[in-house]
Amino acid sequence: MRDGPPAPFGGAEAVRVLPDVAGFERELDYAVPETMAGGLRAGSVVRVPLQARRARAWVLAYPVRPPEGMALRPLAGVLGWGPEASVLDLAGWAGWRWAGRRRSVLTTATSATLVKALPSPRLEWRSRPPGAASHVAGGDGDGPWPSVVAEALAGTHLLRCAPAEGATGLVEAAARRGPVLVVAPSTGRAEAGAAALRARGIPVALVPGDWPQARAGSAVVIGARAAVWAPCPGMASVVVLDAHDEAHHQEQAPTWDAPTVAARRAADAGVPCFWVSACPTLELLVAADEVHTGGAVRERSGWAPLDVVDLRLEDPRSGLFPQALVERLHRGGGRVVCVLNRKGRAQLLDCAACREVARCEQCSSAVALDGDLLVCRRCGTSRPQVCASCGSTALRLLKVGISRAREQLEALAGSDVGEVSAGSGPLPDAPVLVGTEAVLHRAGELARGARVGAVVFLDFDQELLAPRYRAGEQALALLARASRLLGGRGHGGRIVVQTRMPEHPVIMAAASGDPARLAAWEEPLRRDLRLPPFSALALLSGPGAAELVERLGASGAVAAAGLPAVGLPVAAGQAAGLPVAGVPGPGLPAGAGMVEVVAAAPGTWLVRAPDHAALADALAAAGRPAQRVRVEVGPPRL
DNA sequence: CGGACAAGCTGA
DNA sequence: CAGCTTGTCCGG
Repeated sequence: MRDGPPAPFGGAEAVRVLPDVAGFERELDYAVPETMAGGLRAGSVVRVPLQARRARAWVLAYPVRPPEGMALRPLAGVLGWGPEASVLDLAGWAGWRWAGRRRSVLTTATSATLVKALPSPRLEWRSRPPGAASHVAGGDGDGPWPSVVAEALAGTHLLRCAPAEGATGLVEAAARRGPVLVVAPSTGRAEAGAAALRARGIPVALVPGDWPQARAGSAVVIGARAAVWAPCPGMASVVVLDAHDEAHHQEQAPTWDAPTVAARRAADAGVPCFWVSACPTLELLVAADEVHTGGAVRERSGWAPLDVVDLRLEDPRSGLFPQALVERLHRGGGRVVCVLNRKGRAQLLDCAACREVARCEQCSSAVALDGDLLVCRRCGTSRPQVCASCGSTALRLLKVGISRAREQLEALAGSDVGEVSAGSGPLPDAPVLVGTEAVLHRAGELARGARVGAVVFLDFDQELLAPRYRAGEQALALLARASRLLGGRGHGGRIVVQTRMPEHPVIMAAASGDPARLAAWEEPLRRDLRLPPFSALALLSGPGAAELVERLGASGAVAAAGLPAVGLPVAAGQAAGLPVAGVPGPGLPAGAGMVEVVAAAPGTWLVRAPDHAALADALAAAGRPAQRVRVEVGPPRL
């Protein structure tokens, strides 16, 4: 990093570090022995003496002016390469934005294994002659995206692609601008993306495995959401694939999401960020600087044709298996994949040893698993995960919904029906498959088997009516996923949606291949209810949550009380009648930019601010209580 | 976090 | 009061 030999600060060089010690957030300075000065730069991973022990630490700055009159202890060693200097700043920003610890983000940004030396950079590749086998994986070509990407200025660009459209050509165009960081929604998609790019001859570092290559320099750095923190020297653009996908949200606090981090990282670097999505959420649409569409005809062709089965018109006795479904099962034309979401249904457990159903000891209703406790949904009593009748600790989840559906489908179809779980077991080789939406996550395996002719959502209302404010967007994302599995229009496959709400905007949007129809419907609702993107939310829970709520109140006068928990579908009914406090956001006139705290459930509070800056400032000003508290900024499921 | 050190408890 | 536990403080 350092070129010349100017010995700053009169020869005595110091380094500022952040020790990787839980519960310790202070920056410390150390003296640098001459033998260690060579490999030291901002981001380096070092060992430092800390009281009587040694700890791993990140170099935040080097060299720094040593504090006056303080005898610095010397570094214990230089361990290897760490994040880029720009990512250190990004981690600091993320700590503020998601009210979490910088350390946790820096861990994500650092290779899991020590990196002592780097390979050579791999930035160049031989362009294929135009037209000659350039679309190895693209199929119908790359459309308008390469030119949009090539010409884009700095800023956040939302590229509304069709669901079945590949992104390889788009990423290749981005790579021609210079090194590109690509964030995929899953490791599977990252691996597939890496393979497709390598097939075009482009050097790719697939992180976390190729972290040293990424740190050294690569035309493309690609990985799942954590890749948004990966090194990418000379980064000229950032691409987030399926930016709407919930998998881009980190579940542990700080609950950062890759699209937001990517946009910030690109802005810091002064380069464009591309959010690629077939069904952008309202939050993405509002946050983007520019929205590009690939043309209505092209976009529509990527959505598979949709057959709506209006369950209101079917024989009520046939339930989720109406005559139309029976006909579909007998029609042939490829495998049929049935999706039945069990979410929201009563969970049932039985004992693996004696087969007794786990019930509440107080009221004898069925209990559900919450963490490692059995909790009664009716009376709230909880007990350890032990069978009440035989004492065994091995309890099993009863897959009532799917198992029964499988039996019924088998009877109706007169053929083999395979059950697919989220687990890693082999995909059953049956003409009809049934499972939760996890089936759609196994698109790669499905593609390798016989052609899929139809994806049937047995109970789509379960998705549409889910008690979450993002339910509609998530339901549309499922239809987009199904469209991708089927290869869009013109591949013969169809989506079947069984519903009692055939006019729902989600269904209209997917049927017309125009996701904007859903956004247009959602926007006024969100605005009226002051839900994101028209506010910023954080969920506080854990033993220290109550104290944090008090501290939020103490950081500014309580200006209003009795604010209603308008329309927030948190643990239905529990919001009403619970204490509510309004606190003016720091730097905002009282009343205008209120930070409100609403009790959402026993022991859980919802904080709402006009925007994320006000929310983050309020949480930062409140500080941390002594006891543990979980702060979930922008909770993905609410 | 984890060690150092101090204050508090116990038993003879 | 030695020997041990429990609590608080602090790190360059």
